[in-house]
Amino acid sequence: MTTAPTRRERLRTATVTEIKEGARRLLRAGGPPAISLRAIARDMGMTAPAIYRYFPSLDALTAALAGDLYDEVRTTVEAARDAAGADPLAQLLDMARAFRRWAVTHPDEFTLIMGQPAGGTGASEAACADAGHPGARLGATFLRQLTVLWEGAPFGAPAGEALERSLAPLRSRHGEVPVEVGYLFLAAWTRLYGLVAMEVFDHLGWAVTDPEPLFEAELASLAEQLRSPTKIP
Amino acid sequence: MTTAPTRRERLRTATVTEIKEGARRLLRAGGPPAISLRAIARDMGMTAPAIYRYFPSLDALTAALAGDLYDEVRTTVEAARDAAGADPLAQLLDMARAFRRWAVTHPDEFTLIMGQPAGGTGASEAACADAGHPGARLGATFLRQLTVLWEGAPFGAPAGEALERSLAPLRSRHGEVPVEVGYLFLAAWTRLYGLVAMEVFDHLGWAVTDPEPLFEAELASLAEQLRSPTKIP
DNA sequence: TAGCGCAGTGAACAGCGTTCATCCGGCGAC
DNA sequence: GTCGCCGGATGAACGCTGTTCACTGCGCTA
Repeated sequence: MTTAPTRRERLRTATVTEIKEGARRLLRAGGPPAISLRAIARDMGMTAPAIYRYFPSLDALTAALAGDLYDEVRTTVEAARDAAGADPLAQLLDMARAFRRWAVTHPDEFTLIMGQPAGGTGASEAACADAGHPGARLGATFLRQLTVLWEGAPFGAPAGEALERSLAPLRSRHGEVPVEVGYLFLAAWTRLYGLVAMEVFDHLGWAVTDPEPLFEAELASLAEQLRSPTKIP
Repeated sequence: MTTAPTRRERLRTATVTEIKEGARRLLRAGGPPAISLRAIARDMGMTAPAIYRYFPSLDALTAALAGDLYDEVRTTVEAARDAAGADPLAQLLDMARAFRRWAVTHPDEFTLIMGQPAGGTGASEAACADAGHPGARLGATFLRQLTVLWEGAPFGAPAGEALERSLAPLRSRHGEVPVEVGYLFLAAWTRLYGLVAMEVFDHLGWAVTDPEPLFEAELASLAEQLRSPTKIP
C-alpha cells in the first residue's frame, strides 16, 4: 500500500499542477510557442528559476503537459465509446467523432501533441515506443476497438509479405494482433489524423465551408471498408 | 516586355536568394525553430538588421521560404507525372509517390510547410485562399490530375446535399469542378497528407519498421476506389 | 558635381531558457 | 531544545533571440 503523502509531497504536487495549468493557459492563449517559463512564473507570482525545482527544462514541462493532454483526449474517446450502443462499429465511429470534436474545440492542445515533435529530436518515436506512454495508450484504445470489431466480424486486408513483415513492431508490442487489424488500424488512424489535422491546421478552409460533411463521408467510407469481408488485392 | 534588370536589382535578388539559402541551411540543420535572423546574418558576414532591408520580419522570410518549398515539391510532383506513362491513374500514383519521397528526404522542409501554420494566426487559410499562392498551386496540380482521370473514366462519390453544399468554395474557385472530383480530391489529399505526415513526424516508428509497404497498400486501395464507378452510398 | 536613396552598421530594448551562488524556513536527529 | 540538513525560492548573470532607431557611407542619377 502507498503511505499517506506527507505535507511536502502535497505541496509539491499542487505546485506541479499549478505550473501545468499556467502552461495550458498560455497554450490556449497563443499556441505552443507562447508557453514560456517566465510567463508561467509571472502568473504564479514566482520567478522563472523556481520552476526548475519541478521540471528539468521547458521541454520536459511541455512533454508532461502533452502527456496530460493525451490522457484527456483518450478519456474523452473512451467516454464516447461507452456512451454508444453495443455495436462495435458504431462505437468506433463515435470514438472517431469524439476525437475530431476534441481536436476542433482544443486546436492548440491538438497542435501541441499531434503536430511535429517539439524538439525535432525524434523524441516522439522514443516516447511512443514503450506502451506506458499516454500517446501509445490512446493508440491502443483504437487498436483494441478494431480488434473487438474484427473478432465479431472479420474484415479483409491487402495481402503482401512486405507489408506483413513491416507490421512486426505493432503486432508484437500489442500481443499478437492479426495482420488485418494491424493494417486497418494504421490505415484508419492515418486517415483520421490527416483529416482532422488539416482541418485544425486551417489547410481545408479554402476548399470547404464546413468540414463536417466531408468527415462524415469519410467515416461512412471507412465503415463500408470495415463491413466488407472482401480481400483487397 | 520587361526591361533588363538594373545592377541594383540584380544585387538585390542575389542577396535575397542568399538569405533564403542561409535560412534553408539552418532549417535542415535544426528544424524550423533553428531559423534565426542573427544566425543567417552571421553566416553571410552581415548584421541582423540588414536583413530588414529585404524582409519585413522573420515570419515574412519563412513565408517566402515556404513558398519556394511549395514550388519545389510541386515541380518534383509534376516531373514525376510527366515521367510516368500516359495512363492518368498511373500518373497520379507516381505523383503521390514523388510527394512522399520528397517529404521523407526533406523532413524539415516538409515540417515547415505542412506542419501547423507558422504564426498560429490563421495565416495559411488566408494564404491558400487566392489561387496564386504556391500552396494552392500544389493542390491544384493534384486536383487537375484527378479531373483528367475522372473525365476519362468517371468514378463515384457519396451523395449528400450537405457535402455538396460544403464543397462550394473548392468548386467555384477552380472552375466548376464536379462534385465527385471535389470530394475525392479532398479524401485522397487528406489521406496522403496523414500518412506522410505521421511518417515524417515519427508517429509511425513504434508500429512499423518500414512505412513504404503501408504506403503502397494505401495507394492500391486508393486506386481501387478510383477505378470503381460504383457510387458509395 | 550635388544630392538623393538605399545598403549596412552599432547600439539599444525587451524577452527568452538556463545556471549559479545565496538565502530562508521547516523537518528530522541528537 | 537546539543543530544541521535539505528543499523551495530568489536575484543576478550569460548568451541568445526579434526588432527599432539613429547614423554612416556608397552608387546612381539628375
